[in-house]
Amino acid sequence: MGRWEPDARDRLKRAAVDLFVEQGFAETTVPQITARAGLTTRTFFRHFADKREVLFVGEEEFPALVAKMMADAPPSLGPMAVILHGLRTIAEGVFEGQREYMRTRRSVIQTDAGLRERELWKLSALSKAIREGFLERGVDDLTATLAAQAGVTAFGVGITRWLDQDDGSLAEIVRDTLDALRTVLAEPVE
Amino acid sequence: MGRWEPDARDRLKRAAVDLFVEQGFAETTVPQITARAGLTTRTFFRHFADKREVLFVGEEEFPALVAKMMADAPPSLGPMAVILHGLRTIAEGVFEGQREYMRTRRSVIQTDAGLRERELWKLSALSKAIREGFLERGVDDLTATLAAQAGVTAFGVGITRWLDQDDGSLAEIVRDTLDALRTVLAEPVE
DNA sequence: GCCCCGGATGACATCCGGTGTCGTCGGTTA
DNA sequence: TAACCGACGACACCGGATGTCATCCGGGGC
Repeated sequence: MGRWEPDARDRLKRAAVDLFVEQGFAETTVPQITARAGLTTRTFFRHFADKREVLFVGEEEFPALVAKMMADAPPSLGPMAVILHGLRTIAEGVFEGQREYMRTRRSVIQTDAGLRERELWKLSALSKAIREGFLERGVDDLTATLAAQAGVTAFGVGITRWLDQDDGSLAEIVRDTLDALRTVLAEPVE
Repeated sequence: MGRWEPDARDRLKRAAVDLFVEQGFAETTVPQITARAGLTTRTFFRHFADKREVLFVGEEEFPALVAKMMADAPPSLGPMAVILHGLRTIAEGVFEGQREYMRTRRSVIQTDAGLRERELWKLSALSKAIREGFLERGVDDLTATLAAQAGVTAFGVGITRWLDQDDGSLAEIVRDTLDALRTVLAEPVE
């Protein structure tokens, strides 16, 4: 599709992740990445908004995916059931089979504060999408916000647990984590 | 205490916030801030780790504050009661009387993605501190993590609600928000 | 089969955030 | 009074990020 080698975006991502693993995120410069990929610095920023985004490609589709799931869910379903359904779809459709890559990715992210900030931002974007899905379904604002936050918490904590062990599917673990959250909150305050 | 004008840090903060409000965060350069404060660029970065941090001064003490609260709480208290106690202390001790400043601060933060990332990071640091407080108390890891997350969610959503209205104390609103979260999660999944 | 257009990249300049380093000077303390 | 320390200035420098224009290929229209 061009006069250059194909898959520029993918080459950039691979080169970047490799270098991050080899020598660290902060110690890797964009020129180093582009040199390995056979491209120029300017081209890197045409594909990724910034140096961090290269570790989050693919995730930009989550919000839209969740929005669709929620719009398609039967109106009779309660908030948490809707969330569980949406998150299970993402878990099974996107993360299944990616456990090893997700582990190396996490090991890189945990070495850099800026990357952890970006990860929180992505989870927040997911929460925002879920909240808006609820508003579309006529759920009141506070319930929508809190249900979305709870779901994302279960998802985030679930991913951590999933990466820390070798068995169990992400979908199951997320569901289990959500149950644990219910139990914790069910305990009387005083 | 020196041959220069006093309160360099505070002058920098004031100059920065003023400029952010006047012309926006991204459009304000560090040299502009230091020029208004009568200092040099290098000095700005001696007081703040980066340009964003100027909007988060004071919050670095929250984790330590919560840790102390949790260590001092009676061992008989349940997780959510402990959290509620700690958050109420922060709410009353730090935020009371700051509603107007917090509103302008929020209006600046919401104009910049990087600032919102940093805000999430601060909440995450608070969550981390609460979690560690629970671990010290002998709570199991999962419960500690989830209770901390739930508390921070209530705190974050509570601050939003507090800023969106004119009456009610932050402590009350946080407590109310946590109750709402319990109610949402109490609903059966199917 | 030719031509032109559009998309993707290169090349270059530039800005700004952030850091390392050293010099300077006043206040503090012995 | 002399030595020290802490806060700031001055300067150089790196790397991330962006604007702009040139370039070149492939495809579609004719």
